[in-house]
Amino acid sequence: MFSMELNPVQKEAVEKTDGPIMILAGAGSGKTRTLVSRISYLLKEKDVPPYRLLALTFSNKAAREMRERVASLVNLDINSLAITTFHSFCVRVLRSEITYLGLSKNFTIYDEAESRAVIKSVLTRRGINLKEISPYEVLYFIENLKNLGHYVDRSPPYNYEVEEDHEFYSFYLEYEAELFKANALDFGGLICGVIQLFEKFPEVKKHFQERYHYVLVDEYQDTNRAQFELIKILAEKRKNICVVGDEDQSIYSWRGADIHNILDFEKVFPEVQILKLEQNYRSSKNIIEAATHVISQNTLRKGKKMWTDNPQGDSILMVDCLDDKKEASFVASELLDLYKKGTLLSDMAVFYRTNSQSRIIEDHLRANKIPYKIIGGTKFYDRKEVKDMLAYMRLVVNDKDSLALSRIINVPARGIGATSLRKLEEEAVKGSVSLWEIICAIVENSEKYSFLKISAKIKSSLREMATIISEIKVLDQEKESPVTLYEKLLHDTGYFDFLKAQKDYESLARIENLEELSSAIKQYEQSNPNPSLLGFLETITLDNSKEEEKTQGEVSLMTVHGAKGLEFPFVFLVGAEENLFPSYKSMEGGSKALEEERRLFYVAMTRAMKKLYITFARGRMLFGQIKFNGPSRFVDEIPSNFFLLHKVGHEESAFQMEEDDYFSQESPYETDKVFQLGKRSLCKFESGSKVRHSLYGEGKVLESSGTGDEEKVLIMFSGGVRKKFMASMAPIVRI
DNA sequence: CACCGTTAAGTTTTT
DNA sequence: CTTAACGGTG
Repeated sequence: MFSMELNPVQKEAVEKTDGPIMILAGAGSGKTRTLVSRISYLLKEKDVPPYRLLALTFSNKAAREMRERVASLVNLDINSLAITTFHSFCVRVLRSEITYLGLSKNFTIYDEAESRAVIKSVLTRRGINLKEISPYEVLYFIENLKNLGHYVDRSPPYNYEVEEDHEFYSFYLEYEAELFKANALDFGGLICGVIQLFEKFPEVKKHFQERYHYVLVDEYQDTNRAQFELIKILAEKRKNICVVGDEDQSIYSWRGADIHNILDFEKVFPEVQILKLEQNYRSSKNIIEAATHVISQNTLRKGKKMWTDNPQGDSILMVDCLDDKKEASFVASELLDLYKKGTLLSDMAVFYRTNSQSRIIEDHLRANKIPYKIIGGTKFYDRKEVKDMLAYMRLVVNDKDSLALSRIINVPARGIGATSLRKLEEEAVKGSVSLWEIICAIVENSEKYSFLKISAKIKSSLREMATIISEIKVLDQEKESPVTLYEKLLHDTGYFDFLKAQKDYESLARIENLEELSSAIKQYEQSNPNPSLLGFLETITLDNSKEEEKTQGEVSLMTVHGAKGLEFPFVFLVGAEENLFPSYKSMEGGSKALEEERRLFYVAMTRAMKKLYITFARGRMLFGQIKFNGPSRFVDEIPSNFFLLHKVGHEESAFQMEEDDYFSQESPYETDKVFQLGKRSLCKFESGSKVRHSLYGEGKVLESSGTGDEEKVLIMFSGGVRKKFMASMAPIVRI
């Protein structure tokens, strides 16, 4: 029954169950179907008990989808199946075993913002100005270590270099000590923690190695070194490891994903069988062939040759727009047109490189009354008021979490300002106890701490707060429902009244958000057999995706990153311009970064099933000024026989258009800026154009902004020298 | 200690 | 154009 819907290679991928196997699955090649079939094959045909299987994915979305599809194929309780994300798997391991590492089972998980806050406090404590050393850089350094699988005192040999004499390494050590004291782990620490557990305690390792007979990894191209180490250990004994990935879709290297995990898989598992799924079932020939041309410019590849039996299909429509507004209005009117011809709105999607591009598109969709939804970009749990309440909850669950406590110690205002907090923190450090413990000590025995010179008013504030938290801690231990605990916290701490007292519009919105948080907790309670505050907090840190509303009939808007794994009959890829896509940052990063941008472009193209639109704007409002970047280089990499060029907002080609003609047309815009623009001449040095400077010699324009006398250009000269000039003043000429 | 004005900088973001 | 973060003032 499995072979019926599978092609020969897919069938092989399903039935070669034993020994290491790497499946290189191109976009739209039926990857998920193959994986799901493989799992049900193992369960049904090979009689593998469900608990012997471990399938690891990256996103909760992918895990959910796979679980549902397996469940529909196999008549089994899916809860006994470990189809889960790397991080959730590690949390599960650690919740039962972490005492080996000296933490307790109620450990907190810090997200990136919290990690950054810890780093800031480490730096500040050392008297380092945050301008001298950016916390972001330190965070990046630490994350990198963790992406490699490093942990403090890991004993060699490990296959990476650690600069222990690096200035930042001492920050890392201190950061780790802080987290340890707070009984907390960050995202990377979850993975590294399990590696550490396995390496230091062979009996634990043995237990898990014997538990899982078959290990599967989805989206393998996005694994980092640490995750690879982890699966290597898990599969060491039986070597029944199956990884599925596509090196051409590796788009998270900036986050530690290591393409060498794919390129070097055979070195670690020499007996590996490599299968390539090259037939695409998703897109038209035109789209596949055009995308193939683009991706073939990359050098870091295993090399797959995608092909399809699908019809040739429509040409790609390349849309050359005068500016970003024209681009947005084109997209809106085309969507409307397609809709009128009977296309479902849910079959259409708009992709952009950066989130900031969504706004102008949204404006035009709203103006045309086109329903849309934005995928990703969830910032709900980033809101101040939500984070405050979460901090209260974290404190209840884990009172060692001094970061959470210091966040809310004066919210709402209790008269405990920075000075008092610093005193408390210093005292906590001195006695090497947590902030919470020192506060409890002061409340219980204030005479002993009279030398701290804490006013009676502050002491009574502390007492009041400590009492409330303690009460709720007891209720939590008595397994009171999370939503009850939340409501009690919200009101007893005075947070609700504090917001209520402010009558401004913003506070009203905040109260609404807190109500939404309450319903999120209720939702969690309903979908969990044993709900707890700890469980809720874990769920939202590891899975911040909002509940998918099942509303049909909306156009989807998302970043290209967000589009991975999805497909749509009609796709609009907007903003295909130099400096935007590829992003200006990637152009500094050399060919590696550029190749990743190309993969990203490739991912975007291969989402489209029937028709792909690629649009670019000649002028675009960026950072408050109009920039003129040329079309993306990736556009040039698509051979012209695959697309039709369509121009919007300017009748003739802007490439050769006379400057006067350019603005003599009836301008549909009312804004002053464009009017002013029209009075001056167009920029003379588009990005990409070659110039000669009387001093520096030949160079290439990287960036051009402003027009006429205001035109500024950034030029890269040979030898990598970059200079910025006023175009009208600098001795430069076009060549 | 809270508020306001100035300044600087500005990707992508599965967990 | 935005937003976040800092420094100064009341």
